[in-house]
Amino acid sequence: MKEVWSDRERVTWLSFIRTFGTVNQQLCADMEQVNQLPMPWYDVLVTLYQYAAEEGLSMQQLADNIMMSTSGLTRLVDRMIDGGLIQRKRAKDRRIVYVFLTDAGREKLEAVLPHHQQRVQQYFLQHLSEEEMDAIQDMGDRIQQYFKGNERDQG
Amino acid sequence: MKEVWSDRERVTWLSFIRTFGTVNQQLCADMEQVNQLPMPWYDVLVTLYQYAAEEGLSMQQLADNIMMSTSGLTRLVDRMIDGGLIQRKRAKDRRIVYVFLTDAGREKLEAVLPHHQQRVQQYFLQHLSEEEMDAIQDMGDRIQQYFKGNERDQG
DNA sequence: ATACAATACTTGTATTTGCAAGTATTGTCA
DNA sequence: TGACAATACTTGCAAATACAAGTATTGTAT
Repeated sequence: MKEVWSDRERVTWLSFIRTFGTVNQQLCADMEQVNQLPMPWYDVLVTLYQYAAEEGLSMQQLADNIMMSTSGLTRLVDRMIDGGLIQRKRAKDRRIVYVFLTDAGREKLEAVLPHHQQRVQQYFLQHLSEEEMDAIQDMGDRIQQYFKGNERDQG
Repeated sequence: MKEVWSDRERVTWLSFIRTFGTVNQQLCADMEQVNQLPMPWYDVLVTLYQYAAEEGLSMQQLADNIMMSTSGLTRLVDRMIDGGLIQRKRAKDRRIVYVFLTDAGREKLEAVLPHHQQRVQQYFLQHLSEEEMDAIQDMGDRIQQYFKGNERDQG
């Protein structure tokens, strides 16, 4: 089989996706079982919380943040409104819909956040030195920078 | 909001999941658009290829490898058999079903692999030094080790 | 000012996936 | 040996998601 990778590259990539997959799967299971909250709901809650001071986020901004299609997000937002956690509000530009947390949504997030952070520590952060954490940030920045630079090429 | 994380921890985690998400999303899109192959199909093909010399992999082993439920895998395998890429074969223990590549499956993988590896380099590996690659492996090993040690506690 | 393009979101539809229950086979213990 | 548990997989069903098309609103160019 013709390989374009070195051994080092192959193992690095496998380690990266395997680590993410394992940690993420466990976190999703915990979020569902312990907090009765699907991970995409949590993603919406934390993302909206960051913009709580302002008017909220548009569907498009929110979709970008949580890496979901806008159509998928429409239904997710529907369900979360039914659950009383968020609300819609049309902007002056009436094409745009802003989404923001309700009090119940904020409370739910506050109830869930410490436990989730603790799990992330347990499954991931605990195993890293401070230097390694900084290194992950550096690598992430470089890669995000690369995608930022290329995004006009394909959408 | 009561936080259990330090700033360093928060940023590290965000960087990690964001990096994975961005890279993975782009790889999935490429795999689909350029190679006409859904990423889960690719996952099955590469995983089975590693065990080509042997009798194949059982549904359970394959599901563990690609991090999918066995029921989800049953349908995925159905579709891939329809596509002519893999085959089923009952083991002596007739509860077990082994899955293995057909010639067409191997050819498809060979056709797709170089391009995929090139993309992974472009989106991810290219941005890392050799030291950083080794560091990712180390971290991954430690975390996998942690989960290995705890898997008897919860399944 | 009006036509047409662009933007932001929603809806129709199909696909993928997982959970729970079901089936078939093998292991175990009296 | 026979009953019951355990294992490995499949199926019924429901939920989540994405793509393409549709709707409403705003921007733009003549």
